[in-house]
Amino acid sequence: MAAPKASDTQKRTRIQELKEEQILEAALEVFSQSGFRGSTIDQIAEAANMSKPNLLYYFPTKEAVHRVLIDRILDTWLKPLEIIQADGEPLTEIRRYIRRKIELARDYPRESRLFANEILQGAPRIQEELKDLKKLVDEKAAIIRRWVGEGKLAPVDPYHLIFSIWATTQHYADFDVQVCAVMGPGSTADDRFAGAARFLETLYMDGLGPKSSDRGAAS
Amino acid sequence: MAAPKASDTQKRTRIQELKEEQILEAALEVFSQSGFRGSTIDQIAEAANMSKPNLLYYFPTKEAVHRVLIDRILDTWLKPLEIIQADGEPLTEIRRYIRRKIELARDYPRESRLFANEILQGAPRIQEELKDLKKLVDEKAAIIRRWVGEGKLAPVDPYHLIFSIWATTQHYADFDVQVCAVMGPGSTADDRFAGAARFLETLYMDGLGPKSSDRGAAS
DNA sequence: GGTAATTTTTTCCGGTTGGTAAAGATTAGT
DNA sequence: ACTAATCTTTACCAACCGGAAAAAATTACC
Repeated sequence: MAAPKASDTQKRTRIQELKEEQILEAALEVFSQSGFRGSTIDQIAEAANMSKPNLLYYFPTKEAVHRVLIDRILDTWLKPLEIIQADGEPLTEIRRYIRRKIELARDYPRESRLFANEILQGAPRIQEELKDLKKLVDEKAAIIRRWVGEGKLAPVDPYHLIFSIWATTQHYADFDVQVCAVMGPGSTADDRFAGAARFLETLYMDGLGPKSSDRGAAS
Repeated sequence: MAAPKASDTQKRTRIQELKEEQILEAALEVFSQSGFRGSTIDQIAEAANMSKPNLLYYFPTKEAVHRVLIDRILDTWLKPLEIIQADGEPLTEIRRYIRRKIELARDYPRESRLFANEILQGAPRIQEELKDLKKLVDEKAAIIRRWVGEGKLAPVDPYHLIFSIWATTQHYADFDVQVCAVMGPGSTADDRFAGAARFLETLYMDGLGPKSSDRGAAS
């Protein structure tokens, strides 16, 4: 056989499993720092401790490697949204979502940057996936809108609320070098993310709580 | 003369002025979409309606073009921070800053994306400029901290406050395709930015206002 | 209208890039 | 231990890339 394609019953070798993970790990490192076009197969291969043709034995093209990474990341990135449950306490649900997103930014900054790179450059390779994203967001936005209607939340647009949570949390992964440069060499990663969590909690809990005027009108 | 270098008294031709602007405009378009490494001189030259060697007659290298753009953008990007004045009303000053940043994201999205691309990929070409940024932010952070100390503002970390404003406003420029995909084809750019401004105003004004407990303790 | 300075085009080059071909080395199953 | 499948390496290529050289065309100045 010329290439390790997944046949009928998925008979993947132990070595295939190992090497493919090795490649994906290296590709994540390289892609997240240089973007798709800015990264070369050679760079990825070197980071994965193998030769370029050897890498191309496991993945047919550079784009194939990228696609697998994007698919995985989108999954990880969308899942936290499902935290938000209609039958929960609104502020508690939102607080949990923010915390989870901060954790993701802290623990998977490369994934965040890879995704950001893709979106920033027009998302040419993930048009289809964005539709799934819209579906999920629409769903959660409806829940938030209902909360607002019930006076359990300040009257805010649910889409912009979600965008602002994405933006503020991912900022610490995507713009890490800027954050570090501004906060100076004294700050550790733990400092930054703990500080961010504390700040965002204050901002959102106080900014989103139902206002006295609404409370009177809604009940 | 082999190249149009700025000599003693800056005798720049009318044509030089014109063509250089033409190149910079084209380069902004290309760089902002593909990043530095992902963009080619040919792409920029074509977008500027000239040949590659012709472009290289005005700028010695690809990096030289990029540097001019970065320098210009950093200037535009930093200036709004100076809006924040110590002798103003805290919430008013912050509201004005947010508005200005939203305007910038709306009117100069390419500049925002070019800058984001640079930071995202580790800011290899603007280490020096980040120091100026830190100095300016430190200055404004001190003002905000004083406001907090005087009980005029909820007790928040000034750095994270500034980061969150950057993140939320620039998000609409940098992640435009994602925002559009989620909000659907029905939303116009004006819708999105006006909606964002309204949301952020609510969030920050309610989230940052001095709390009753603080007001009592500070006076 | 002639001449010098400026601008543009054509041609080219060494290095890099994504990817192929095929031979060689290793492993797995018997 | 033999064989077939899998894995790795070496060598290679065509396209692309940033940039140089120099001729050709245009413009500005007197």
